[in-house]
Amino acid sequence: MSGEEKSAPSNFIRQIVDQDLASGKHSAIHTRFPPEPNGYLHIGHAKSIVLNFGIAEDYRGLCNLRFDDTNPQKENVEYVEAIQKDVRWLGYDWDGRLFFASDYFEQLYQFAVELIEKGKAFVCELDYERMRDYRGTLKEPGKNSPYRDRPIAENLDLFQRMRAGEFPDGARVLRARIDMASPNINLRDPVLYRIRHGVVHHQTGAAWCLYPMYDYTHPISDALEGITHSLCTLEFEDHRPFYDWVLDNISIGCHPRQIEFSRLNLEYTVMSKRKLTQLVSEGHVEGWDDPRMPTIAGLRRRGFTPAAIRDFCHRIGITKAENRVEMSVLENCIREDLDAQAPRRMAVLRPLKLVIENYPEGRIEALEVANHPKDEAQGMRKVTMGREIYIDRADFTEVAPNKQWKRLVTGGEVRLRGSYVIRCEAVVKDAQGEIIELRCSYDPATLNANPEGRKVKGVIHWVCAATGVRAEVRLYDRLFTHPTPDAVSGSDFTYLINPASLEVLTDCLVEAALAEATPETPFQFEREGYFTRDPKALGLVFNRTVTLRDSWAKLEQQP
RNA sequence: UGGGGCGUGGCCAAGUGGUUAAGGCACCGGAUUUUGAUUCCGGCAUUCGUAGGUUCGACUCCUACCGCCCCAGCCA
Repeated sequence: MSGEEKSAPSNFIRQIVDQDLASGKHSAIHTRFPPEPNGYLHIGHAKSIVLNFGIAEDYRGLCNLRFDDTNPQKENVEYVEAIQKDVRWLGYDWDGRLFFASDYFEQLYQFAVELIEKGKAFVCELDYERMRDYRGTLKEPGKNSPYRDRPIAENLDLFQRMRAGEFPDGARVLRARIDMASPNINLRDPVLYRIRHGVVHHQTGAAWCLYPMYDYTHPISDALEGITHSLCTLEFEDHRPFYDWVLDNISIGCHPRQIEFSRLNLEYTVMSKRKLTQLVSEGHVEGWDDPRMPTIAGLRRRGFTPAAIRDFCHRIGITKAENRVEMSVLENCIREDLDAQAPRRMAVLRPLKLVIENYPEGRIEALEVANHPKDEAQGMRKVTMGREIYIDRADFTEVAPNKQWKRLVTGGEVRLRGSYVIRCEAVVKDAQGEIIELRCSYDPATLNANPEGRKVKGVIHWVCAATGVRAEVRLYDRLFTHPTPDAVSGSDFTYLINPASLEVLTDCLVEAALAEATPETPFQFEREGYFTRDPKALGLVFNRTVTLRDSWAKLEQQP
């Protein structure tokens, strides 16, 4: 791999952990990663995973994986399984501490009974509309529900009958009894339980028709698991008073501290689960693991490594500031990792036939070429050379466009990577005037040696016609044409999808050594970028993970 | 004057009263190079949203103002 993994930089949450350890508030740290199984994990989740599991790792603490499965209407097992797979792939292990909020349904119910007994919760019969009206607005206080002062015994009876299934969906709800005039809307008697008949929960089946709300479930789940630091994103900051209220009003001997940090936003992609789901369901992409998706599964299929993703999560930091990270940061992470480890190979994406006229007919040479320019341990491989080879169309032009051009040109010389120096003697065109073949000569004295009396600047890659293998190559570009597609409200953001986000090249020619490539093994196709074999396609198909940095492309833009 | 947050270079982000205001990405030079890659050197905020104030000294403390984000699901 790419050597030692850099340690995670500190951040304000780690500083709080340091203080809690130093003050003796805690002697051990326990975090948790709590996804809702209603979609695949994305790079934003990776930020949270690396934070939570990373802290546990560095402080020799524990991190649980817990599914926040309180809304059976949106959740399913496919996601439960995919999420576990992705967390493992990222390099983390919950050591058997896999939990579901639904594991706690009975306890949650009993705590609700306790709240009722203490006069801290009541059964409300207001319908959706009226409940909204009673809630007030951001600037005006709400009004007490007419059911708010129901006798405890009646609440107890009603709540038990809600569980027993005596009421239809929406007819009754259990609410906390806090303060309808609170300036914090989350404290205006929030709903604790709602009724949902006829849905089969992926974990509890049909055992319940009563489901707890996230705000009520989360603090209790955390406390039950002995979590010390409950890390979540900024939008839950307003909910923290309620998180604390729940734990302060039930008999539970643990009170985790909730700390909020900002979500990750990445340029040219979307991160909201709703939008990602829409991309999949409407067929804008091939699926959750489409290599253009910012999902863990997509990045994996694209050829990203867990180490690069972890590195990225470290580089972007943890703060409370809104942010929108540039793609180049992610790209730099994967390039850095792959440059160090990926064996080099040659692949011609847009083939142009080239015949070396003074090269003996029928002769095939096996040349030894280094697998890596700096890592000798990667050894050498055999690459065959013959009279007919293919080079990339972009590496030849009849007349050099400028003095900086260092590829092949009519009458000019260029080095074939790991092979000889050749000179273009003539160009063959078809009836339409399109170049279909190059006639060249080679200098036999230039194998592993520089030519005498002249210097050849350019080096291009090539593939032997006799042994090269056909392959399909998929080139990916950013999924959106706009840096902040998330800023577009509603569901019409799809018009910002980049029509050129996927380019499929079906006539590529790759060196023979690539025929047995396996998925998730990275290769650098010299002068092109990093590629890995697609795990789903039937034939020999490669996905481009990322291009090489290309300072020539920048020069070309200029006059 | 509803409540809760945030504002350090193009993008992230250190900094927690005494420093020349870290680092990464990006960008701009230049060297090396059988990948226009990598690597290597060098450059890149007299200034920390703005304006005042406290202090011998402020990005760090105080005040006011400005800007941006979140909250009125029986979603999470």
